[in-house]
Amino acid sequence: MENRTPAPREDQRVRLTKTLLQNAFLELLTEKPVQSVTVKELCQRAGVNRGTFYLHYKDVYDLLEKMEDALLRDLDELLQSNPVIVYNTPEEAGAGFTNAIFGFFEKNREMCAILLGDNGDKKFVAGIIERAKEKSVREYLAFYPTASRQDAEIFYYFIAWGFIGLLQQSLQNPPPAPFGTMAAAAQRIIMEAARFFAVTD
Amino acid sequence: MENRTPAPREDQRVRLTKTLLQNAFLELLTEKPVQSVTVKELCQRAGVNRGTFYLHYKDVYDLLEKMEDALLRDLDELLQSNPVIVYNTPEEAGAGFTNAIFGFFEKNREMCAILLGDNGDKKFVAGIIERAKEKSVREYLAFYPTASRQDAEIFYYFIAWGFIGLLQQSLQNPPPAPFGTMAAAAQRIIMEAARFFAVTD
DNA sequence: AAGCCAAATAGACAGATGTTGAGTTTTTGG
DNA sequence: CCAAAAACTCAACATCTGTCTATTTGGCTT
Repeated sequence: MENRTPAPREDQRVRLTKTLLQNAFLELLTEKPVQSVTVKELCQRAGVNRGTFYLHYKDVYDLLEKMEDALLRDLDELLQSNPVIVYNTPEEAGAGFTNAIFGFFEKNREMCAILLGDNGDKKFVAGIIERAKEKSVREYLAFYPTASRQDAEIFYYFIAWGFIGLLQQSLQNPPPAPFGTMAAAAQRIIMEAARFFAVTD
Repeated sequence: MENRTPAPREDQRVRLTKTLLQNAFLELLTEKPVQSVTVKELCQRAGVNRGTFYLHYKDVYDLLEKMEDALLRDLDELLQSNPVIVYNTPEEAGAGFTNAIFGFFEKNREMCAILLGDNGDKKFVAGIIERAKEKSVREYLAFYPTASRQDAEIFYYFIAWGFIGLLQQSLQNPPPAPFGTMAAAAQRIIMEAARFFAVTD
């Protein structure tokens, strides 16, 4: 996906070290919140020297951030290949997108459940929302040309946060309803809200 | 609100120490994320012995949690004295509630901006949402008796997160729109969505 | 006003952090 | 295939943490 000629490709040792650390980190995060994960135990579990950790990451939060960034990059691709159009008639509509997005989170469930859970990282949530913003607002304005940009943004934030909220709930144990039900509900709420938010303007 | 007879009232020194620490903490939180606030600098800034800190709090996160709890208790009172009814006709409606809630966050702006910001605490958000849940769902079901409880919950989560999202945006610098505008928008979205979410069931 | 007792201080401790420098192993490229 | 570069290990270090003890201060009670 990147430029492959000048991509020196990371040293094989580096890749191994990083994945060892990331796997150990994931394990630990399922057991305790980030703030009580210690570099020492992380390295012990990964079988990596403590000094090596600091060769790649500033601290535990830096590691977390780098893992989030990787996820967000994947999400970017998903956003580029799918129209975000959820503002549409129920039949066609953004059902495709909604499903794609729910699918993405289901595929990366382990990490996403952690990042979106109670001990999760709001910066990750904010990252998701900001990434989808421009495209969504533009599509909304195209669909409802009389709406103002400010209104479109306000509406977007409301919907985006609501969407994330449902996602988060559906990653919990136990979820209030199966994945599909939640996605469908989200889809419906968004479309109804969009229509009337724009119309009553 | 509690039993007032056996409330021994905290020692004056304790109260002083705690407010000193909390104020210093707030200062620090405007400068850096929680995870890089050190107990040492916190105590230096507060002019309190480091040992004294540990007399009252387990660590920095414990202090944060206690401050959140205080806020959530205030919020509880607000919830009890206002009907959450946002599912209603535009005129009467929960405009009162919406304004009350936006007002609450504006009054505690400093702390809330931190807790809801990017370096904020998702547990705080979850706390808010869980506290308002039962009452909201019950009111929703009363208003739309044909809806199922599951639907009501799904709808609630979507709306609650959307609401919080808007709140958070309006606490940012600069907010996308003035407080009043956001509150009104939230109000409108919720009512339209509620009506059609329930009806098309 | 005196005395009691809880709270604050000061200092010491082991353990974790983050940094550094010296030495060893592995990968890469000429 | 060998040498240079880069990654890893190991050990040492100053700093912060969280806990403890002995001591002083200051606020409640009677």
